[in-house]
Amino acid sequence: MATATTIAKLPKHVGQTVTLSGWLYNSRSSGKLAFLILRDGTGLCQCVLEKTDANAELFQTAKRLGQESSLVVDGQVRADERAVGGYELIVGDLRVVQNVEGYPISPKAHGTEFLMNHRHLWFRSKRQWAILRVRSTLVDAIRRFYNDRDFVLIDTPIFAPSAGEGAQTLFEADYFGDTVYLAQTGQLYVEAAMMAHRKVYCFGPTFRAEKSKTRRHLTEFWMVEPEIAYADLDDVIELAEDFVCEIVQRVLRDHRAELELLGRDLNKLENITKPFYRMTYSDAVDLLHGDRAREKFESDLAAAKSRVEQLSKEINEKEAERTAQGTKKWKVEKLAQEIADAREELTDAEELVRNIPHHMELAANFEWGSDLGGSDETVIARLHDRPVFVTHYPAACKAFYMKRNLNDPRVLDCFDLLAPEGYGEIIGGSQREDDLDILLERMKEENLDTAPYEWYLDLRRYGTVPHGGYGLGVERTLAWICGLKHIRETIPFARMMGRIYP
RNA sequence: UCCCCGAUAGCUCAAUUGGUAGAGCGAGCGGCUGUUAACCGCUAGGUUGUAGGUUCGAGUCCUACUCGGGGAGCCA
Repeated sequence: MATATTIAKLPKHVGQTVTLSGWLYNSRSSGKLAFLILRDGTGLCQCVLEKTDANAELFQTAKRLGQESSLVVDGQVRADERAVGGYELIVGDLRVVQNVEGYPISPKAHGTEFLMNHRHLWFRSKRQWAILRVRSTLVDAIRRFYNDRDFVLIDTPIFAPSAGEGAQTLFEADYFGDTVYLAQTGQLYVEAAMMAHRKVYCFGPTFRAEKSKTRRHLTEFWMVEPEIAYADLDDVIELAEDFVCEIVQRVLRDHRAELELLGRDLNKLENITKPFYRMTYSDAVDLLHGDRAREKFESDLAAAKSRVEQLSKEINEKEAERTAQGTKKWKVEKLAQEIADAREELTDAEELVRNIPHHMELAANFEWGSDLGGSDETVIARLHDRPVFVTHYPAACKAFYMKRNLNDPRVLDCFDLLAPEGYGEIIGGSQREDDLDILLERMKEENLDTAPYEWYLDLRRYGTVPHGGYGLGVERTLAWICGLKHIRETIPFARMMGRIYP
């Protein structure tokens, strides 16, 4: 009697007869042998069917199964180096739940528009499967970090009567005739809860109507926001440092296989340990004006230029070989794919060559007082091999609730955490302004009507204490951990400017 | 809001200075006893994003629009 099991558990069943249920990922066959690659959600397994007099009909059925046909397979488990994952199933019997015709996503290359339009099917593919498994663990690691430290989970509302931060980027909704907004942060609410529970966090989706079409932006993304009472800026930064180390190490521990499948350089993640680098905003400005930044830009530019040259040469050579007389068909196809990959890389390199001089100019002419741009963050992060905390930004570039520094009133007790390798800002946080009068002054400067914030001001009236917290964007963090080029692959169904289907 | 790039078969792409729209994959059929995005042969598959314009002739040049990709600003 065959035992039902899953592909992940096959090593425990070598020599036994088991039943697997799943979907046909790919298949190959010859006159007497068929290889069915079965996908069951836990992994891939090669199922081998040999044609005999007794199973001629079954063999014929198996050969004609379309990609993603749903199947239940009985067979004997055998270790074999030639098979994906090292184990295979010698098929005894096979039941077809549905024979599929015309599955749109073939094992060959597709463009992003096509794949995003078929996102509901795309995430059956290996890479997407790996990413979403890592996401699941990342979310678990986040929850565990706070739960293990006695933080209380507070779910904050998604319908908000007023802006949490910048008012220009709110999605509006009709609420029985009133205009309300989709939350862009849970932070103000979490501050109220912090006064009741001391250490709290919220974790949920947030919405930003930013008209940004870039590889770093979603209109709906997940954010975790801890908030702690009786804490100053250093306490908050230390918490953030421990937090990032722990979630990265947890993913590294549980998902080496997935990260390797994604082509991630694991050394870079193993290097994510305490202490991270810290610099003030003013230090960052000096860095941008200095030789190190300029040299980094120059070496990046030189590298991009030589890459462009090298790729162009490579493409020409491969193109010549591809179109030459007598090149084998499979070789032609392989070359075509390599050429396509090289062209994509070439486009990126050419873009760098165009942009770097502009970025150099931005950095060299950067004026104290404005917020760091994407290219500024990139060069700062790329000059360091671990994440960098940039602290004490000028008041004008940050939110009204951040605490004014007592020694230098021009700046705030706040920080951003920049991820390495150019992944940009993954955390923004601060000590909060606990003085009612200064807070009111800040709101006046920002032209904020106090009426919708009366409840928030009450927190300063009744038992105010030094406190602080931060917000971490899950998708940007995941993109960094997985080494992904684009944030759209980090969330099951990406919501971005110009994309709402499926 | 602004700048750059793109749209050709179901998919990924070719098509020389403007001159008969092709290939691979996928699909269908046949072959092959260990394949690894298998391979080999045959078949079907097209109003070149939309609307105008230039021209003897437009996939190719021009204009507008639509959709998509990347970036700036803004941000996690």
